[in-house]
Amino acid sequence: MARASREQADKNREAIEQASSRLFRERGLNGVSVAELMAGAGLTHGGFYGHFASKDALAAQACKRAFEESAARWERRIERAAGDPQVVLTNLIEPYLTQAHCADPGHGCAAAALASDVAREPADKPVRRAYLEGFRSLVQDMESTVASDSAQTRHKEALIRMAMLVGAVTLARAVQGDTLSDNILDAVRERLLGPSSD
Amino acid sequence: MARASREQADKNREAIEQASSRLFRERGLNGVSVAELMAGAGLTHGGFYGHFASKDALAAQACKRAFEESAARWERRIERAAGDPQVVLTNLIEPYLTQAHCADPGHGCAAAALASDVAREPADKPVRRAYLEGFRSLVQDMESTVASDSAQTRHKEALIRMAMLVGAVTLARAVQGDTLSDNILDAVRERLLGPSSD
DNA sequence: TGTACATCAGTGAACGCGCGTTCACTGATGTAC
DNA sequence: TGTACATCAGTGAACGCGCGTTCACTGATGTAC
Repeated sequence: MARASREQADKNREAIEQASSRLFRERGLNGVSVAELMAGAGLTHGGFYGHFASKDALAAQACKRAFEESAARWERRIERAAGDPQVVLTNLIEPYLTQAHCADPGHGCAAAALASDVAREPADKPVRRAYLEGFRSLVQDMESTVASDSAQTRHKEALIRMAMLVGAVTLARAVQGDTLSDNILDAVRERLLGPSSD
Repeated sequence: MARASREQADKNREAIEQASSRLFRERGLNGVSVAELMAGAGLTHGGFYGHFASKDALAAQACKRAFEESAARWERRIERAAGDPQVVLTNLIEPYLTQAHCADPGHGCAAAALASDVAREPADKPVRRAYLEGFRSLVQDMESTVASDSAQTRHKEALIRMAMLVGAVTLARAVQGDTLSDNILDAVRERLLGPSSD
């Protein structure tokens, strides 16, 4: 299997980014090797540097994609709420604060999955900028869950909600398997949405 | 420098655990090598297995220590508040939600620093149990910031506050260097403590 | 208290292994005529 | 449309390196007499 067509090469690059966006979220930026990332796209490791300048460069691209995927999902849920901030909030938070989300970081919120890894990267690594920009757009989406005329109030409240969600999922994952994990998700959901009937 | 005295060996083990508790929080469980952990205690790597069965075993011990250190600091602050839940809350949260805390994870909250790493460890690794137990005692300390007669209310509120704190610091670290980082800390502090005068 | 020697904490070389990255090579793709 | 050949996407061996762990060795410590 030698040279692939230009079209196939584009699909391969696409596949590498997609697999990486999942694998980095699952195992961390330093928890997956280049060979594994390439295998995730059905390729061998040697071709990697034909697509990306370095693993760091791919990390940035994969981080960007992970946030785009998270944001797209949120925006679909926002649209479905037809402008009612309370319904938007429910649509965003109900699926977020679940064991299903905790158990599948590879397809979950990029802000929660990558925060610690990104925090440990030096300030000049490209993945940090990707995280910052991706996080900003999630915050912007979250602002639409806040019923207030003040942009500053919406922004501050959105940051608080992001902190609660990311903190809850991060902690719930760390104690997964114990009932404390469910307690955290339940307590935060109740705080954000009020007592639930189920 | 050959054989050390029994007393010195105990001090060395102590030093390895202390250095590890700091280095693991700073760089993650997989971000520091055994050689670096030993160097952090002023030793060479070869003697490691005289003290610990494996790097995993040390990780559990270092995690336990990191939580003990965090809990001891909290308990000093709780004592200083002389039983007033609002003062306890202020004493715990003011220093927590600062850039100084974000910039020095090695001496900061174990729950925030280790959550993501622990979440990625298999369920049977000893560090997971250490995290769970350490986190439980921080939650118990946090319960003393809640003014309520109901133990369940205190527990739930404590979990919510832990999620907010851990989420805020985790996110603030990931976007450190941008004003968003300060905004997150400020917004969560204001939510927990009310508008501040400074 | 002093001597003889066994113990064992710490050293540093070495183990097999996997990492990120490079490179000579392969052969289908794409192009010039 | 068909042929000749240059291009280049992907392969897999190899690079130097650092990892967790093992082990023969060193020599001060600790003990038996």
